[in-house]
Amino acid sequence: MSTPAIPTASEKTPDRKAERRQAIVTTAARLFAVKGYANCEMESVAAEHGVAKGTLYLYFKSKQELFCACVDQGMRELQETVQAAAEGEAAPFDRISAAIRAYLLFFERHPEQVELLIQERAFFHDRQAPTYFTYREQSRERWRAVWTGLVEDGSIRPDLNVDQILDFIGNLVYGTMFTNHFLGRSAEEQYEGIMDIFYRGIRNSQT
Amino acid sequence: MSTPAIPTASEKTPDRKAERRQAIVTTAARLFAVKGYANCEMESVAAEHGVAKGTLYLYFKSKQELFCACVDQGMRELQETVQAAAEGEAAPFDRISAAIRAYLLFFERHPEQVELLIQERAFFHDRQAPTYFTYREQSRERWRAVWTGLVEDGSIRPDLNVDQILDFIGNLVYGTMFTNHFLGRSAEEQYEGIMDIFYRGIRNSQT
Amino acid sequence: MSTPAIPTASEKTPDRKAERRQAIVTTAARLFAVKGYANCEMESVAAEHGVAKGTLYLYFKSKQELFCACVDQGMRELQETVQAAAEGEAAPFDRISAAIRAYLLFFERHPEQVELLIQERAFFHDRQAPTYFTYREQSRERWRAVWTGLVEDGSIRPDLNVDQILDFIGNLVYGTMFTNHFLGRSAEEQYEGIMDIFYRGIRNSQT
Amino acid sequence: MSTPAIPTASEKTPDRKAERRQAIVTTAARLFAVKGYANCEMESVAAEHGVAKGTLYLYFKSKQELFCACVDQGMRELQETVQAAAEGEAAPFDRISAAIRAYLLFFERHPEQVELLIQERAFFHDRQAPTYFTYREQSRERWRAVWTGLVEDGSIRPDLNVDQILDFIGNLVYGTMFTNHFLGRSAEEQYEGIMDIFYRGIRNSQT
DNA sequence: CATGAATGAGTTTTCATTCAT
DNA sequence: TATGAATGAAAACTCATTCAT
Repeated sequence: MSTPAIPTASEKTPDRKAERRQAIVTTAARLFAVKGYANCEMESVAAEHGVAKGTLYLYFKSKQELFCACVDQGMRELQETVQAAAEGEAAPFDRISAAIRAYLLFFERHPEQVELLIQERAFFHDRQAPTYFTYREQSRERWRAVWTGLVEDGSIRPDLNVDQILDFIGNLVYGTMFTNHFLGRSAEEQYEGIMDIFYRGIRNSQT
Repeated sequence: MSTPAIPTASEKTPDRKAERRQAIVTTAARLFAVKGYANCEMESVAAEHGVAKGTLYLYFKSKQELFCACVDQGMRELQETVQAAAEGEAAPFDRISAAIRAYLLFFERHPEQVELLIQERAFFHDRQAPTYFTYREQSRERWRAVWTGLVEDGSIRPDLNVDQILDFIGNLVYGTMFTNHFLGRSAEEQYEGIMDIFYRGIRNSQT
Repeated sequence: MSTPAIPTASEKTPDRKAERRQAIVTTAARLFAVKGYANCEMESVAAEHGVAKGTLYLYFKSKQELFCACVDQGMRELQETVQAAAEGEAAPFDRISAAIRAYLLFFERHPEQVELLIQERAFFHDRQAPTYFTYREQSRERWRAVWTGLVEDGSIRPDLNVDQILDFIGNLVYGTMFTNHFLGRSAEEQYEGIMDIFYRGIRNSQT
Repeated sequence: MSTPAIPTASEKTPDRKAERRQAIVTTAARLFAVKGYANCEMESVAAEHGVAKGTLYLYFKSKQELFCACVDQGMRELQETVQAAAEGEAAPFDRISAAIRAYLLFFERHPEQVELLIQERAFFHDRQAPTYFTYREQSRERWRAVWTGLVEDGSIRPDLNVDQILDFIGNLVYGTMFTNHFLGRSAEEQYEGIMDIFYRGIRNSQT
């Protein structure tokens, strides 16, 4: 993992290339989100990034590949952010809460990623599965263990199964994320209320 | 409401026109959903409908207008479907459950409408508010009364407020609808589990 | 030439038809002039005239034929107007002056005819000779006799020939007519000055 | 005026671009004149010039802009040609005669420019003033001084004013130019006769 | 590596004309 | 005769991609 103090020629080049790619992706993601995939010309990405159009093709085979790199990078960052937040907590419920909070905050801070998810589906639904759901699937497996533990130690209603819970919370945060984006709602404000209902339901159990 | 046996010229024409429009919208909605707005040429809509390209322009000023008519019709049908389902029940909780079930089933039976919502956002986000949220807002107001009743009669946890609940359930079904669509999940199967957690939460209250 | 008091069926119809044609031409001429041939749709002519699009095709085989009828009618009216003015005068020079004045005034009162001449050339120059020049040629022959008389009676410089004069005056009024139209000049004001130079030249013969 | 042996990058590019534009304009002017603006597709201009359609749009924003460039270039060349001819003469009357001759010869050698003037008016009369009259106005001011001199030194009939003369000659050459073009008349042949009548009138002053 | 001029396939929209009623 | 719904050819313009420099 550690970079040699004096990078050899063979290493330096790919590093540079990766950095350049990275930088282009950041520029492109913003532009794709703002203008939409169709209205965002390679020309404008190049101009915004301060390079020539042809240069983009040195780093990405096509417009679609550039776009996919944007979505991919976004999902990778989402995952890292959520993961990091969860790792800051020890207790299972706290990890879960932290993860959900981080998820909602991530999209609030990166609204372009919400748009990118929509654009991806709109333009490439006949060609590929939504990247989001690929990541969601991976994530699901990691969290399954946590929930299984909570079920086993009796923290969760015994009549619920883990898949049901994973689906529920997955759909809930997914829908909340979109709504927050479209309606300009703040994640921080909603977060507590959401978790409260998720944990305890809406019904008055006293009755 | 009854049509005269011999319709006058002034009535017959608009009727025909409206029917034709309607029929074109149905064809177009399916094609827009399958091919995506960008890849769905007016030519192909016309061909699919068995008319000439120019004919479409007798009924819709532009491709965008045709598309918007598709989204609008879908949202109108959604609303009617959900409304009808709710009206079949008397008890508040039953009305709510029926509405949610009808909502999820509607999109399962009309997967093209899910795609249309995505396409609309992807292509026209700088030009208009998502039609879905316009309808959601209207719907929200109708349901507020129901929930307020439930809060007042003590059926709902007294520490929850109606807006919080409306947001929660709105986001939940929105997210569930998309997930079902993308992952091919069946609404009927999920529905019970979702309502259960929504009403009672996930935590074991025995503890 | 006289119309029977009770027109027979065979005569009435063509008359009506001719009247209708006439009326359509008047409407069309104005619209062609204002919007230009290309931007003036048959639809708009029909609407402006208060008939259906298809009706126009009962009177004119095509858009081009309708247009040509407009130009033709205009040129015919020009000729009649000029002729009538000339016939009101007895002396040759007076006839000439009156004709020229009538010509310039005709186009001032019928600016649409100026536009029509331009449109005709612009759209149909590869298909036909300008109608204006057809009429000009006819007219030329009629006026040749007048000028020949003036040459023979010594009213005209003996070193000039009739063709030279006919060309000169023809070009002069043609150019003046266009300029008046484009620059909004009034024919009445210019007329005297033009004739003066035409008759006497610009040079000071005293010197 | 001399080009550096080794042109710098900053100079070379705009030069090339200007040259290319120039060349395209020449090709386009001819085609617009022959086929007419409406019937002259960008495709055919490109083909005729040996480039692809898209290339034209690198140099001109639209078909209209290309067309206007053609008219503009023509009028600029006309002005230069006439100016140059006038500058070759010293005496005022000779300058005037030379200018008029050059004007008529220019359009005889560039018949496409006559067509372009017509096309411009036919297609863009609601959008812009005819370019010809813009140039005519400029020219008029330059010639006013010459005519004023002639009036003051008594070469011109004292009862004429300069504007009247400028209008007359302007209209005369304008009309003559069109007639020559439409009827295939030769400028060289007509020129002497025109000037003769312009200077001395048609009437026999002996009488 | 970087550039940016050149390419040309592809799509929306218009509108003259037809023809069944 | 009159209508106006239907047709489909035609053309401007865009922009992803290539490649010579």
